[in-house]
Amino acid sequence: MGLAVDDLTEMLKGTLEGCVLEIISREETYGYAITRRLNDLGFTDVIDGTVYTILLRLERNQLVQVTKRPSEVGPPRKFYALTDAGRQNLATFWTKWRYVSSRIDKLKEGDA
Amino acid sequence: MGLAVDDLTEMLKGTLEGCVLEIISREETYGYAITRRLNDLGFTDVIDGTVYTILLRLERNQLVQVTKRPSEVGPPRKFYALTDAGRQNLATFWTKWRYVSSRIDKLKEGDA
DNA sequence: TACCGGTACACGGTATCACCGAGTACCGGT
DNA sequence: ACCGGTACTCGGTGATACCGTGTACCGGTA
Repeated sequence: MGLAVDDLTEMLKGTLEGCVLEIISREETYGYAITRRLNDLGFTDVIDGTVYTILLRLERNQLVQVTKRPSEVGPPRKFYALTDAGRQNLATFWTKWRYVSSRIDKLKEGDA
Repeated sequence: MGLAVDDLTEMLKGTLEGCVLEIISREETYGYAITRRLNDLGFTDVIDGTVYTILLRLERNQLVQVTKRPSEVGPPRKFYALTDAGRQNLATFWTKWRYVSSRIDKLKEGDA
């Protein structure tokens, strides 16, 4: 299960934001839940502060649209949904990911 | 061929150093050749200045051993070989890579 | 011999990113 | 009244790839 490799922070640079976009694309959701989702996915060390900085950046860059809604179990939540620019950005993220990961895998295989 | 997705720089953070280590592990080589190798692998925008900073960092962290040798076609070359610490570091790099890339792929697949 | 392009490395500064720490605030249960 | 869980904000840090410029070696050519 966990077994969690420690200190993935450098390797997550440039990809964590894309993961957050992907999560939002699936379903309108909010910061706290996104952090939990990432932790469940295996990124156990990703902390809420990191996710919120990403969300603020996404909002500033107009890749997401924000709707504040009250919660029954705590303070109000900010729900995020992708804008057209956000969907475009997510698409190019996956294109880049396919490109980079395939090249790295090829280097690992040795046949390159 | 290239088709090259532009501006992969953020996504390469945390992985480019590992790629350099892998290249060195295959064969004792030098900075200029490593840059060419990376370009051939598809990382067309990686420039020599970037590679040299990585090499200096590897040397400072004692992950590589350096041997200066004269060249017949230009100035002397600094040949790099992995130390034991370098081999160890490379192994954990690939472990991290397998871990991270599999989680991201799983997120993309949707079954997570 | 003077120049030029290819080879080869060094170094100061920049932007971006994930992370850290501390703070604010809402809510229910004991 | 307190405490733990929920939920978000913000200034600052460290690491990394990148950029620009500089230095220097070498062979070929006009």
